[in-house]
Amino acid sequence: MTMTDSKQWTTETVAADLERAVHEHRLPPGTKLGEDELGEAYGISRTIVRAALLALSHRHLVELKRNRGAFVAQPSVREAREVFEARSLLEPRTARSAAERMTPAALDMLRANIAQEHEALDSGENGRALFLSGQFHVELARIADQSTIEGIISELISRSSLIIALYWRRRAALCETQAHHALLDAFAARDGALAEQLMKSHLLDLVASLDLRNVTQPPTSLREALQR
Amino acid sequence: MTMTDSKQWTTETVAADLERAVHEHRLPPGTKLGEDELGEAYGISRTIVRAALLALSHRHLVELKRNRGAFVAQPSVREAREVFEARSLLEPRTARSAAERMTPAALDMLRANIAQEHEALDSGENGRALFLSGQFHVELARIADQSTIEGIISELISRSSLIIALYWRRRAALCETQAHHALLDAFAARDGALAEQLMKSHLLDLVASLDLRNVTQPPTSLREALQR
DNA sequence: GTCGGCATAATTGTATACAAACTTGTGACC
DNA sequence: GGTCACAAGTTTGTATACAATTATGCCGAC
Repeated sequence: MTMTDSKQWTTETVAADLERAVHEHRLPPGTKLGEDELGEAYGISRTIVRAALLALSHRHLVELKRNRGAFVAQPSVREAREVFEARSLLEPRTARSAAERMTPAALDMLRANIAQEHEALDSGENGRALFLSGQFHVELARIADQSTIEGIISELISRSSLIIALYWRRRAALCETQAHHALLDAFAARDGALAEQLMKSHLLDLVASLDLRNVTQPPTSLREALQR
Repeated sequence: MTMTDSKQWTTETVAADLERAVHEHRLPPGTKLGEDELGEAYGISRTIVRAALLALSHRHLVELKRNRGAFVAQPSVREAREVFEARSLLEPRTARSAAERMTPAALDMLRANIAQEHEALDSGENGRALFLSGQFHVELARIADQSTIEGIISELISRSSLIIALYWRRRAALCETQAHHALLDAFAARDGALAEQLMKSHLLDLVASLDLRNVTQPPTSLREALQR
């Protein structure tokens, strides 16, 4: 995308565009997001770019360093654990609610999502597959009819994408769709208790597939990182 | 406070100042927050004010209406229910963790908080009491050593303050400190299970003390509100 | 040859100017 | 007398200019 489109970019659309790029791992953690650079890319002034970066920083997807600029966030091991702790408090119960409120239309949406994810994986679009996998979780909150929780989960999912970029161990891409398939069955059966349990396991599996030993920790300072 | 202080206001301090004013009910829901007005009050340009308002809008404390300006948010009954639903998923388990990690120093902080709240209530500073009551909950997440959850709860607490401003039913100011006292005992005993249960009840009591019937709903439009 | 200081360049922080949109008040026409 | 159209004024939206800060490259001193 050459970005020289005649599209009218707003703070929200720019922020959404950037968030998706981060979510799909097209913008890796640590990437510098220069204001002039982005402004020129989108064909807008720094004013809008700054507002979008501010929005992303509030979602913890971008880190603003004073007088230094904006960078795609690099969640610490600590933060990674905390994000999944929060998800484990919110998502299982939300999955239960979703199961109890499941409708045929919602079920179709979820099936379509999984199908799209398979497509993406088959054509090697790993970033897109990861994004769709996240959308599955957000969709559940929407089905549960909890827009506030949906907003929170949406942020946690995006942050999880950064965490995966940094700490993913094996590329067991299957486990994702497998877990979602199992959840789908529970939803089809409107089995809330099962859905809650499956989601709980799913999140534990996710954390287990990360390498969260404090060893390769964030280079807090170059001083620390280099002097052995 | 005449605001003509020589203090150097930044985006963050202005946002924090405004958030506290909202939290303490000095700025009621629906209040217009004009940019020029605020800029003059703090002695800064609209640039900083806009950034602060943007931050508050991301926390759902301020509603930005395009070409209309910023207003202190007026959570709907729907949103009120959702906020307490989210809190009920996060806070009980967080209270349990806090109890398990409780230290003498943390216990003293909580005791001091309750004491300050009593002071405020005695001197009729209801807004300050409400703020301190909220701080108690945020402090628990800090003690649980979950800064991510702390951030989420902090926002939910501030939104709860708006909800209370709109939907509070009876003046049972006591119930708050009573519940916090009970929690304190559980913390002193390091009884995680009890703390979790008490927090669950506390939140249910809070919701019960609200008038969330859809009757006196938000005047979606004046048209609706006036033609009987 | 290396270290330190200084100057230059680049980038972000803030204020302000101007454009666009909405609100409100006035007046003419029905 | 009421309604609609238009115009003035106010407020927000966006771009840009300038200031402040940081990064970088250069040069001289040791």
